[in-house]
Amino acid sequence: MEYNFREIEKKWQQSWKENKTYSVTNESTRPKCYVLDMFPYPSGAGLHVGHPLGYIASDIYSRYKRLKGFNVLHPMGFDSFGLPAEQYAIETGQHPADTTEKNISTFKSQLDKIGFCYDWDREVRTSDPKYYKWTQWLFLQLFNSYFCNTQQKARPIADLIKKYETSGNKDFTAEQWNNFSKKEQEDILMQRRLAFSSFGEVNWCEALGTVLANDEVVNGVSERGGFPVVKKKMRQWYLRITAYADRLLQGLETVNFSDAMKEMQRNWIGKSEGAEMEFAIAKSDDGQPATDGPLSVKVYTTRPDTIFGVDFLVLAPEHELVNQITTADQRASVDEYLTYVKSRSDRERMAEVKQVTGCFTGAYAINPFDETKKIPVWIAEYVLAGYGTGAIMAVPCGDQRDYGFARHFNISITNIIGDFYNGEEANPTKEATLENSGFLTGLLMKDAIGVAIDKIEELGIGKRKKNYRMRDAGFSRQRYWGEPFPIKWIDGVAVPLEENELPLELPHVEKYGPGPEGEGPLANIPEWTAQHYETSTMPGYAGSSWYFLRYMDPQNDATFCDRKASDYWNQVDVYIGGTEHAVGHLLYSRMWTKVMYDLGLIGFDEPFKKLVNQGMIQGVSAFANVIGFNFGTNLMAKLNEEQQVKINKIKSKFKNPEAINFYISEDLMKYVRITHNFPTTEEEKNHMEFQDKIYTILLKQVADEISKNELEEILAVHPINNYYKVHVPIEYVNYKDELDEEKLKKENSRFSDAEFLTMNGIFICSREVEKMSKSKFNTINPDELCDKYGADTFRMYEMFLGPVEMSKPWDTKGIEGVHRFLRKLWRLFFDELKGKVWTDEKATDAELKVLHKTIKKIDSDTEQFSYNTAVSAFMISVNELADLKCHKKEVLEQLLILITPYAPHIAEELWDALGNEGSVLDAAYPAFEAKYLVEATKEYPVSVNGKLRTSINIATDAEEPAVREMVLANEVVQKWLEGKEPKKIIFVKGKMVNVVI
RNA sequence: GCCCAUGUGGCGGAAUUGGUAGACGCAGCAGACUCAAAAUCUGCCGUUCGCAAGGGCGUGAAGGUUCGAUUCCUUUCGUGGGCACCA
Repeated sequence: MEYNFREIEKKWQQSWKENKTYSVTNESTRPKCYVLDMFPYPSGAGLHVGHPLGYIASDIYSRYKRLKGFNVLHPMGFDSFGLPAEQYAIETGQHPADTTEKNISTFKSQLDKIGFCYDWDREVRTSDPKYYKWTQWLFLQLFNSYFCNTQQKARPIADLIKKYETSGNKDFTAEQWNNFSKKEQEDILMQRRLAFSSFGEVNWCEALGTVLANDEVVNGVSERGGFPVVKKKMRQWYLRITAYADRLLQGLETVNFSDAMKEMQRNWIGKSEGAEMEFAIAKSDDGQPATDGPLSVKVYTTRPDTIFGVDFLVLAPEHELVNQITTADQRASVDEYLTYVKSRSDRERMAEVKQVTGCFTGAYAINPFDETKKIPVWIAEYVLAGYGTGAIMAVPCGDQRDYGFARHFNISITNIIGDFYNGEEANPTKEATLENSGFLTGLLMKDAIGVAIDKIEELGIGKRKKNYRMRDAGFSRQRYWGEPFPIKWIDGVAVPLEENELPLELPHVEKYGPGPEGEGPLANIPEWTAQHYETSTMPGYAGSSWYFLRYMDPQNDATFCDRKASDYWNQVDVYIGGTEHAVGHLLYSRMWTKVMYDLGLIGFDEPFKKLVNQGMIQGVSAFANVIGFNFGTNLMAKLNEEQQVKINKIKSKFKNPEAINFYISEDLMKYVRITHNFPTTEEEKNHMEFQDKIYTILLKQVADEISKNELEEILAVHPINNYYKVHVPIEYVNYKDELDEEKLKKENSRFSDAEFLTMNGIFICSREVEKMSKSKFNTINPDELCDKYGADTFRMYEMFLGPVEMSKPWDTKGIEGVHRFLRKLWRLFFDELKGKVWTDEKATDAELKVLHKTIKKIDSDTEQFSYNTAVSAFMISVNELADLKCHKKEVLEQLLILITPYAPHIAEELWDALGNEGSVLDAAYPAFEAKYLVEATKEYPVSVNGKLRTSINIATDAEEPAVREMVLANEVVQKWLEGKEPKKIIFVKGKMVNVVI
């Protein structure tokens, strides 16, 4: 009877489904454990082997915890709203709901093949009205709340209204408030709501017809599609995540995330502490006041200790004061500079970081601590309008950017740090003692910071201030396929829908194009606009910010998640996913959780107790070389139009690697790349001869093309000018990097007319490890591997590749080893010819030792997510049991329980074959007993001067004097001693012996 | 530029955290079984000197601490990721 994994896996997957083996209840006396995978977006491309890595890890952990007696929640669902489905809808006209449905079912069938233990009854989809009803409801909770700065938490906006009605605030009295119009009141409240609407500069992407979040813009272009992005003022919804900046930082101390992950979040929040202070603007040089009244510039600085080193101020070009302070003399230059800045796209401003530009405004400011010092005020694009106050005080001796600016524009530099400043570059130290610094002179800089701020506050010219790099999160998309906002706009006021009006369902549309003025597609529906509904929809992270709660109580129509359920399941114990969500999703869901906690909706304020980041599985791409040509044309003036068209056609054909259908085998490339100008040796001569031959072949096709067009006289071809590589689908390349040309040409239209130049008939591809993706033609489909080797083999092999958190390249060859291991395990129970070989005999000490060694190792490795070493331990265990010819049920049965999380199908089958009732998942996890591992003696390694020379068998309870005697008596040790006395003998009990000579 | 990872055989990776470097697997080589193949089993498998016994070298590189360093410290190089005129 052989290991028929296909039958076994089908059978048990069926059985699990029918018996609802993975169904989880919210009532249990067992301790709870919540294991969650990051919400997948059901893309049309399906799974490749990189995707299930994290799912397998979480599945192993879930099954392990269940065996250990926990009530384990391990759900799966789909983040099914999103841009790609809509993009696809625009391209193909199919409704996103239909394509999403189709994608999800493909996705689910792929997952089921791998044998995951999800409770599918708890599946959620963000695009399901039953789900997004509660996303809308939670949005309204955010809308109806504000952040109370005194209590540092969210409170109902009604509390704030009551306060305004009875005591007003610093800007208005209660009476004034009560006399404000409805619109005026709402505008004021809007400034405090956690979900609020405002006009703001947003990243507008014409091509996508939508506004993008900061983290969706990469280098000035959209992350998806790479389309240009420009600033545009629009009405947008935002989440006031900045209010939670401090708590998001503090919360990091309480969660078990990797340091790298925490650091990324800290960077993103970008907290800095410093001071805001005013610099008065002086009258200008020519005696003319630059302005009519007293003006001042507010700057933000983290280094108020350097106040006496300020040599100039810089305002952002967009700063509102620029116009007022510019003197008549400088007006023209400033205007010119402003025009220049406007002409520069964000992209350019980012690309040319090193270039120093700026313009003097003509105005001077006065240093509040040294009124004799006139400080020129400049504008420069390196100061950003959106950060801090949009103005800085420049200290060239301490800040490299300021230093560069001062040098470039010949501004004199004040040194306040003595020898720490060498005159050639700025020194940003905080350890220097201040000089030339008035009341701060003699203080250590880091101590002076606090002193300076105190003084600034005392004089009333500024105040201590925290600053954050993080901005409020843009929360609307001018898109169709997302949650509609439960908001109506009436007379310019955002009016929330009542709870009983939810869900506000997404209407059906025929077209997905943008509406007028960059509005979303919903603006094209008369029935929608007639109701004055908001026309934008929520972004992808709306639904995914709280989904982990819905799994706890997925069917509930009365509330988003019953408090009893969320109190029971509480935080996610282990959250597994990639680092790509480090700052987006994780920060948003942490914020939502804190708001829900503040409002008393749930009982915890961090969603994820522990985070495990899975590494990427990379693909090994294959490439074919392509070479481009340079052309020279003569007599261009004499050419007629027809000839010019022909020439351009040929030029573009042989310059564009996509168009050249002529590929060169890797082993030929050295002849193309390396040229010996004066070949001397025989080898070099042969090389050049060979190069000539290749050139002849390469140039022939170009020459043919030229003569076909009768351009011989006109067009000259220069040899090779450019090397390109083109991806070749990896299924046509074998492990020796040889390409199956024939098959490729037959099956892939892109290569049907291709020509392959080879050395001796075999085309060799080059290889490179890169991200696994469809576009790189290097994906491996898990379905095929499951078909060929079985899900159990596939699961164990993915884990065997290396630590879960590490990225590593995929190599299909190695899977054989794991498959052999499972067959070897099978043979401990069944022989191909004899059938059943397991027995009820009593296990020997040696066999029990193997078992308990394995129990110990597997238990600790599984708990620590060290799955690669656990798989090794199983292999060692099975190897040893096979060597011992152990077929005893007493041992094997325990081993089966251990392996259940890793290879659930074979474990169930053999468990069943041994005559057990019920699922192996309900068995008791084996208990480790140390007594089986106790040894009487140990083979001690013996080193001389730290170098291993021999080993001696010594009783484990032997003490130093006895060991010393044995070691000195050893002949190998004696040989190294050469009759001398050892200086020292180091004995570490249970470890080793070292003799020092 | 700054921050965080990471570097070990032909390859993926182990090493109980300062104590026998290379477990386990892949690939490779040799052999057994077989008419043959597959499957399975046995042995070898970092490098170098040596017939062997045995020795030298070896965890990106160079130093240091230590009886002893893949592990700790300093400097440096490569790779990957994150952030970036952030005041």
